[in-house]
Amino acid sequence: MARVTSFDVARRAGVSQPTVSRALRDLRGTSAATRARVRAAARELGYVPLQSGRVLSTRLSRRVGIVTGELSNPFYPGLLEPMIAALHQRGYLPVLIPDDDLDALNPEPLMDGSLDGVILTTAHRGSAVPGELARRGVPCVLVNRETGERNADVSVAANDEGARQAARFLVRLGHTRIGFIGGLAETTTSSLREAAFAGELRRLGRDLPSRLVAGGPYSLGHGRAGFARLMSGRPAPTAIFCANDILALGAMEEACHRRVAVPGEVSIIGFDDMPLSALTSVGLTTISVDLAEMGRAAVHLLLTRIARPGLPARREVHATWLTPRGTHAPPRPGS
Amino acid sequence: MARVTSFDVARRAGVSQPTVSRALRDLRGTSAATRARVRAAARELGYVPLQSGRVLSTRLSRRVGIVTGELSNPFYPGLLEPMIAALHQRGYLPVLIPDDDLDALNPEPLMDGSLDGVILTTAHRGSAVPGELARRGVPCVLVNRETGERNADVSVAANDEGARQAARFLVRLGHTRIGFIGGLAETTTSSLREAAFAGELRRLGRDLPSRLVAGGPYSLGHGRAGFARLMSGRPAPTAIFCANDILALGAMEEACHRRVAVPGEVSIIGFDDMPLSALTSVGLTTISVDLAEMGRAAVHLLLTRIARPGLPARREVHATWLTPRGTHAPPRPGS
DNA sequence: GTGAAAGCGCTAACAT
DNA sequence: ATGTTAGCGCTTTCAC
Repeated sequence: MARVTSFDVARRAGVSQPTVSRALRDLRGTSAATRARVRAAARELGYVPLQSGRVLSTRLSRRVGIVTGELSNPFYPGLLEPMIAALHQRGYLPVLIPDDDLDALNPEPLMDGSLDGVILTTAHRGSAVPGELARRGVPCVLVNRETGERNADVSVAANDEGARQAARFLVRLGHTRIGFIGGLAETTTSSLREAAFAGELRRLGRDLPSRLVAGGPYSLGHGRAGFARLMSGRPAPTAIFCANDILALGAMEEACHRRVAVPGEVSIIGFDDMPLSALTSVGLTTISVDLAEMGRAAVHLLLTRIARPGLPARREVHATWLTPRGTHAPPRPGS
Repeated sequence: MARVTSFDVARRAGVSQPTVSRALRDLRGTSAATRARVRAAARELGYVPLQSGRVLSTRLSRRVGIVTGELSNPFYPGLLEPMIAALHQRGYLPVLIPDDDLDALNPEPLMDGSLDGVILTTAHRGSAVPGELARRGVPCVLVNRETGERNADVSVAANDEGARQAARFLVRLGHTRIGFIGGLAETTTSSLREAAFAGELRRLGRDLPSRLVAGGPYSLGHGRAGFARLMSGRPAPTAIFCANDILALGAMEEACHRRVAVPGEVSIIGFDDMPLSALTSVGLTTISVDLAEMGRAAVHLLLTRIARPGLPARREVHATWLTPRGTHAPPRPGS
């Protein structure tokens, strides 16, 4: 069961081996007749070119690495699906490199020549990987989170404006005791959202005291814990803005667990509008971003960078808007 | 910015190129001293071995293909996450090959030597791919769905027993007009579940008339459509068993849309217990399978097959159980 | 323990 | 339009 090589096809078609290579790729400089004979021979033998041979010689793999958080966080499937579809459509296959934000990411697979480029979804302040990839000439795009440096291609949400929209919305509803549950402090999705949220509250004559701020890694569990902490202070907040939908979902879980009515006793607002949040049974009021667009933009940035490595770095910032669903209300009178 | 090769490292360390290869892989037959010198030189130069060179020579890529449905169907993240984690832990990276059940899957990337093995999550009756991979000696495992043939490694749920558990549960609750929303007819997850469900109902003195059976591809939309069709018949069913949780979620969406109370007017039961279904805001009563275990088992089957290709085919069937949550109730009196 | 030489299967450059 | 030759970077065999 030895592998069928282009030599086998060549022998069968009565041509030389490079002719097989040319014919199957439809390069000009092969007659229609030979092309047909080669194709026939290849089909008969079930010939499939070996990818490693091709990559070794061309340095092109048509694979793109996607460094991603755990898929059990439904944000990632929501972001990845459009990227995968866009890549697939352009003839690229995604290689998933798991990164849990805790263990250091092993960058070797990103630089071993097996990928034409890399999309990072889990960057944060101080990430060494983007710089290292740049130094080695591996095309790289940051999506959703960035490092703070301004020298990479990024596709991100308007984190500051989104957070301000949340602040204005809650204040307009009449809330005064407003809390915040953040994510990992090193991520731009958490720090930018928190800073802009606090700033806008201040501008509107409210404040965000530290006893009403919780945070931790982005997970259901930390959403629960944050909610528990915030709600056990006295007086408790009447509204909570969460740095993303996962945290908001965790907060809702904990609210349900503690029999705190949402939005009766406390309003909860998320950020991202991942697909799950729109289910009627979830119905999370949130700051929306077009995640599909953000993902596709990242793919597009990467593919153009692969094609023209010299281009200056580009930033795509995606607009946000408030999507009111079922988890907000004015504060209960007298609370 | 030419690439650093093992020759560069060799020159710097004052040894021959193969010695570099041996030293970095800690092969016996290299002195500790040389090993140290080589390692130092490699680090200084930032040497990373080129994967295509290595693969060409060893035919081992440490990549595994996962043919998967769209990640926007939350079942797939639930199944993939444990597989990805298990693979990563064993030093393998997953390459995702999207398959939407409609367009024919292009099998070339599965057979171009770039993958040590393949896990198929979207097989169905008549799938040509597993046979083709077998013929070419590419290790392959089916997970969740199978083809019907008995000659491949598979990791699946106890579809028949699970469906019987659902039937017994609904009958015990007192339901008599019971409906079924199936998935793609060609999939074992739909056909086996439907057959066992109908059989068990019959055994218990109920029947499953075709006007109470709907079906289509596995999607939220088809769950909604199925629910709409079933509930517009007169008299309407008081309980519906869905071939999986996505369909059940779709049914719940449509129920909400039509202001049909769940479980007040109609009970809804799913199958799979994907992580999402356990959220309190969803609270779907369902037939559970340990998806994480099913995924890990698939990885384990694949890795042992890669190690010992000669082994006879194995089947791992994962137990199911009923997980009562919030979407079931006895039929309303007089309905 | 280490070096020299060969070979994995492909594409690219150069002849003709 | 096609054949010949070389080379991509690694691992492996065989000498010594």
